[in-house]
Amino acid sequence: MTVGAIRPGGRTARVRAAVLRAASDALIEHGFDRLDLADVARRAEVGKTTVYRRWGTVAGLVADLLADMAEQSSPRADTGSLIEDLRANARLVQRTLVDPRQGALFRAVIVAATCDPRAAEALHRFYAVRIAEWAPCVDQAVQRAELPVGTDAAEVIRAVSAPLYYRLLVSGDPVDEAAADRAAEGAAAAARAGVYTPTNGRN
Amino acid sequence: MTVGAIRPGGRTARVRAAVLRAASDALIEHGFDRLDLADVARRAEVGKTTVYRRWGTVAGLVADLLADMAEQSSPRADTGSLIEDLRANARLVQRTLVDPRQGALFRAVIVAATCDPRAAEALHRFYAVRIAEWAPCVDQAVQRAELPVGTDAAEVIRAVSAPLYYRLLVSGDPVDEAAADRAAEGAAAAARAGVYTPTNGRN
DNA sequence: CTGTTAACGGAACTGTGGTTCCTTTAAGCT
DNA sequence: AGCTTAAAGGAACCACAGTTCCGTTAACAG
Repeated sequence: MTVGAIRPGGRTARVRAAVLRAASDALIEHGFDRLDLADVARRAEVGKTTVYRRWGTVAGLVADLLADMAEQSSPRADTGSLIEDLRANARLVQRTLVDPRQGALFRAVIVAATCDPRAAEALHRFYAVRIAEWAPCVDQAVQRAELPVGTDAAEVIRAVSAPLYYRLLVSGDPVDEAAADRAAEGAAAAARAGVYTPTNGRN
Repeated sequence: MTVGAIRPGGRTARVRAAVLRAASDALIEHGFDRLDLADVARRAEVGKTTVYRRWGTVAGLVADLLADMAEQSSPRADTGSLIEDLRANARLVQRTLVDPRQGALFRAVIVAATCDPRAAEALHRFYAVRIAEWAPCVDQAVQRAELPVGTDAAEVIRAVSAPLYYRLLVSGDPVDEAAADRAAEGAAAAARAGVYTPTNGRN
């Protein structure tokens, strides 16, 4: 066999899948801090040496988990109305964040990103993908003349999510459906006012 | 002396001050995760037993640090114009978050809040205080008829900060002055459109 | 099918974050 | 000023996350 060849087949892939699965379970249960790689190995029914060798640290493991999560995409809405599309997005984010499993997982990976550059890189890529997925809603609204030409689609999508993440991570206010709807309406109102066009600034 | 009396005077207060100072230095240098209470004790020139006894865990120490931080208030702007006031707030937040020391400290305490209920409680109280400090800007704008009657002042202030924290913690986009101005303008536009009044909902 | 070796796994080892125990210092009452 | 004891400090101790070592399994080339 060629020296130095990589062997991604069968066993290796199986181990990776089992470990990532176990890692997300453990993250959900204990959170990023109290995470023990030996515990992950036990859950995955894998030698702990393997986990330490392939991922090294908790942050490295989370980075890989995020790369994996970025691959599964969630379909965006297309209702023909900006506010409806944004509301759908806001409610999707809201439901994700309050879901016991998913919410805990997102909190954990965001924490990981603040601790490790690789995890941060993976997180930013993950959100770049998600934002790009929903941006067409905004572009279509521009085409329908609901929004001014030149509106930065990504910025509008970010504006929808921001208040929900702020509540989750910073202020501790409830992340409920009313908050989601307000986030969507706020982003839509600001976009209509031309806040997200390159040529804004004076009011 | 009365049995069970607390002694907050002299030495105890001096130790607390030294430890909190050392803790923020250490948080800024290493971040929440790689924080070692023995290291904090060394910096504070205090026995590590003392730190473990009084604060117990990293999260407990951060919670106390936050309680301390909540006491020093930052004065709000009062320019006579909503957008100017909100812009001042946004730029203050922006400058705080990009400041190497303060930014690192805020990231660290937010992380601590996701790991420990006491730290979370302290963080939420901290932001409640900050938001309440700036809410009068919005109330005044309502009185000047810049905004609809019934506008939720706290919600407007939150809407200003949210995009900045989202960038810092989640998307990784730059937290620059342009982002701050857009955050302020977005919040103002949404508020004018009546998004933050109890009787919103239809568009 | 066989041989090579990348990748996995178990067990023993180690370093350090955290605890315990006991002594010393000084806050605060009379 | 003197006495009591809350609170700080030092040092030995402990547990366990993370590492090292080496033997075992199985991916893949021929």
